[in-house]
Amino acid sequence: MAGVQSVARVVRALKLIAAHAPEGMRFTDLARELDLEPPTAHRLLKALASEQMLARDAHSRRYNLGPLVFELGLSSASRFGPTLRATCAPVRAERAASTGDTSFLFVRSGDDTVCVSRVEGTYPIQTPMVPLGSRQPLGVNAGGLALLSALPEVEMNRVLAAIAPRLAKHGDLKVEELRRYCGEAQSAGFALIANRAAPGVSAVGLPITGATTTPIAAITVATTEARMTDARVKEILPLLTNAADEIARRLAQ
Amino acid sequence: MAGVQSVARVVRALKLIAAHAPEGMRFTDLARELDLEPPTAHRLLKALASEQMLARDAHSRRYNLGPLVFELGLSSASRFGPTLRATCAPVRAERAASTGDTSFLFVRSGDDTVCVSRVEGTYPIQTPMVPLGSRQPLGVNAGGLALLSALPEVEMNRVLAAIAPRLAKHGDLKVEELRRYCGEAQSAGFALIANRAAPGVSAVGLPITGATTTPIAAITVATTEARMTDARVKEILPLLTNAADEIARRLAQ
DNA sequence: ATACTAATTCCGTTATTTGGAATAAACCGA
DNA sequence: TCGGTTTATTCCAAATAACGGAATTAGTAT
Repeated sequence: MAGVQSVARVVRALKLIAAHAPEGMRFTDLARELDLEPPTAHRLLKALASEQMLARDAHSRRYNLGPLVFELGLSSASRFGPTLRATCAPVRAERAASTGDTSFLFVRSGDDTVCVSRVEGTYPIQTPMVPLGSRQPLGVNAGGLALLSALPEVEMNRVLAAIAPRLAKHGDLKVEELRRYCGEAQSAGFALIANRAAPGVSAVGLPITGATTTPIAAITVATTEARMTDARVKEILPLLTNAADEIARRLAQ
Repeated sequence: MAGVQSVARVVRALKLIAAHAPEGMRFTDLARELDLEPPTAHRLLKALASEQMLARDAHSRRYNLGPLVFELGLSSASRFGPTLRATCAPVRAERAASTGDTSFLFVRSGDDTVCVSRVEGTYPIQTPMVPLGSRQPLGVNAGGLALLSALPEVEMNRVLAAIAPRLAKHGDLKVEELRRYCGEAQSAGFALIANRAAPGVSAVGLPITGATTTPIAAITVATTEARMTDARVKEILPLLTNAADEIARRLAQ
């Protein structure tokens, strides 16, 4: 083959750095993880940084994804964002129609979740607490909990610390309580939480991951706490798994 | 220098393809525009596609940005999305406080605009027509018009055709009328439109572009139609320009 | 069917990248 | 503030990954 080496390395570097966002990565660790000699890694990273594909913090000297990645992402979002929503919609619509549950799609934005799509159930109990575009700290809704628990340990802790002051406004959730929920979500493989900000509402959430190990979105189904029995969770989970797999599949090719 | 050539070429290719999203680019045009010999361009693009940085349409054989760009974009959005909002906020808050006007920040999603931020004015006339996260076809609000008129000609026409059927629901705007507004926006350098979906509301919008030529967002200030005099437009424009420049500056470094 | 353009592969040559070693800069504990 | 240590950066001869002219194949329009 040909033309390939550099491209493969660029992509590996970007994925690796993305997986460590936003605290970033030090040069030496990057070189080691990429399995490149320091000079080689250095030239590569410098070139990427000079093209704004990476940004290097002036003080910590850590590498992070750069503004160009963000811009290119917005360009491709015109294409994939609607796909993301469209792919989930049928699964979620079916659930909404058959059970009246409401389904949400979240993406992460800093230390928050943003609701990018909502499929309303017909059932009278709705959760107007999570309107489109609304932001909540990661962890207070099932989508945020799914995202949070799928993050690397250090990043999870950083987020927990960062959102701590805001948790009081969201059902007075305590950091330690949230950390415990994260642990439960990690071992269960899905996030289940009784929304403290919206009493009486409970939701199941699943993270959606693409080629990078970083979760990119989360899909959830919410219903009243009373109806969220173990049996119902077992009903909902396959649907979420399907949707998540379908998205991963579509993104992968 | 060293390690640079491939990286520079990768970045040029990605920017070029982003600028032609979503209709994509043919191989030969890409090779020509990148000023690369066909075999060289071919290997580069094939490598990028195999890494999911590009996607090639099976039928048209055109290259577009791939799913990995979208994913990496979402990772960096955690970082830059809040920056985008935060950077605009002061300018917009000032405007809201001093005049009561409401200010919006939009990004593009397919053929729609999505409102990602809103700074409410104190003035009683608000426009609840554009809630956070809401989607409207490109062109029906000032932000969408700014984005639409900043797109390449062919893409603008494609969007106009795509959204035509939906325009009836948005104040019965006609495609030809919208096309004319686009022309006016292009020659004026900013978008000014009396929102047809929200009668009595008028807004000024400016596209925000980064390193790529593709507009990535749009910032607007809305007020009542009666108050949107030429004098007021001249007052608002510098604020928008400032905000747009500030964002471009922050993204550029 | 035919001619044309676009896309892809081949392979000897060469320019780009490589990496060991040296250097410089930051960091840290006293 | 200062040595000692880790981390980051630069140099340059050697190696090899990428290059591109030419040939080939696929696709498309006439």
